[in-house]
Amino acid sequence: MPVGLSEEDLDQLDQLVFLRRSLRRGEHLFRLGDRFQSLYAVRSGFFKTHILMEDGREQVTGFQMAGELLGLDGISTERHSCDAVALENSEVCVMPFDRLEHLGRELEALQRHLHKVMSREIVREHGVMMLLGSMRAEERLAAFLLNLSHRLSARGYSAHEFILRMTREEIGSYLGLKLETVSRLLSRFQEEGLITVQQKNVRLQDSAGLRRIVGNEGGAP
Amino acid sequence: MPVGLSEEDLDQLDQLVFLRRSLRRGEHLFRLGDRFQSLYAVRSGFFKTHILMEDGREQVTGFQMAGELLGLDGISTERHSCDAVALENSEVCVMPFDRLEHLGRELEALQRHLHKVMSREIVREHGVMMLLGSMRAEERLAAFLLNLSHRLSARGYSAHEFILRMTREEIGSYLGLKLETVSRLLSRFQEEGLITVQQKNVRLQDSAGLRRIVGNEGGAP
DNA sequence: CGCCAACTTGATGGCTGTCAAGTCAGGTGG
DNA sequence: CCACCTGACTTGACAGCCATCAAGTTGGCG
Repeated sequence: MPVGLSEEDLDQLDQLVFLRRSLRRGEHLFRLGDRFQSLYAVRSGFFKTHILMEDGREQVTGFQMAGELLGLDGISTERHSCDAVALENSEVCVMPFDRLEHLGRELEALQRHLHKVMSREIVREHGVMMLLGSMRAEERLAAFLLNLSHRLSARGYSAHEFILRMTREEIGSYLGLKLETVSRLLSRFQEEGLITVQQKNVRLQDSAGLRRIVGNEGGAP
Repeated sequence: MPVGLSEEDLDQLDQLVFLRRSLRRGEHLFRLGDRFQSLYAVRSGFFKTHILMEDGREQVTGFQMAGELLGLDGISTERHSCDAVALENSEVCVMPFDRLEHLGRELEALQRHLHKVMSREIVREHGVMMLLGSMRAEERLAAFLLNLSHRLSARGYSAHEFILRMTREEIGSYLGLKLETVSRLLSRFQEEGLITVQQKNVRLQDSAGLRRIVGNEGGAP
């Protein structure tokens, strides 16, 4: 997974990440307030992270698929500040963080990799802020579909046909929209020939059209 | 600044962060695409970071004051992914990142501190996502004012009276609102006796009232 | 087979954006 | 020192996007 490591380094890594954990659909990997001990690398499956307000409102902060990391939120206070839930049966690598830090002091490449991963998460969240703060509903959804497509194809899956592991409500929460709006927009995208959607199955028919939606809306005439 | 370091450690740190840089109001600390080399600790003054879409729309991603860090976005690709601008005459510590990493390999406390700072930024952004995705306009502004108040008082300034270093438009961009909405809400908060506002000067008259606004709006009866 | 959660679709309303006009404050130059 | 000028702000009127409320419909699972 991390690049730039020698054979010997990798041996040490293997030894580090031996522990695995399987989760059933709906199961929590960690909860708000749980003591932070490990980062988790998704090996298979699909997760969401979310936070809750006292009054019950929920904000999904991310969806994580194979190869992505969970738990970075916990480092700062040594307690997790959000919930992580498996959206399907999944498996993760459990990577005890004190051991990661310890090893990072010896392996420059590992240290650097960890820093880059954390920074990438910060940059990703900047993108979400742009999405939530400056885009209209249809732009948000188009950007979301394109992002899923991109990440799936980077993992060897089809870029044009995939399954939405999350509900309309979870998509809506992530995008700052209500589930009805998500549903309506998916229907409209289909009417316009941009996608085909049937329940959780989505097929991007015209990704260029979706990209046009994302860039072309607050803009100059 | 970092806690948990010995005297000797601090000597090494002093040696590391010797370089300072002054910026005039309006000046860029770095721009999108600039090669990443250093993190910056704000010593005095006030900054904003923001990203731009091709069509010109802007999203402010954060405001940084004394003691806060800038530049974490650049680690992942070794290029900055946003712009940082001084909102008043300011001074920063320039901390070359390769030296930070190098020293982090020797000083466990420094390494840990860096990790916590990055994690804290991730958690902060989760909060902003909640703000943008799930809160109504008046909740966002109330939360924003309370957050400023909190951070200023942590730095020894008054928690109840302060100056907004940014324009209404920048506040709006950060909160996903238009400047007119920000202006209207500030006026309304004043009518309701929650704050006093005169141009850039704000006085929180009833922080409890503001807190009530933040928590009590989508909620159950 | 039946139930229930997830989803779709329609009707309506309100929050916030948009457009517009005016006010205010601070800086600049005569 | 004052008048002007400009950017920042305020306030009003109106509109549109998306939320809300309300029925249905579908599909999966026990």
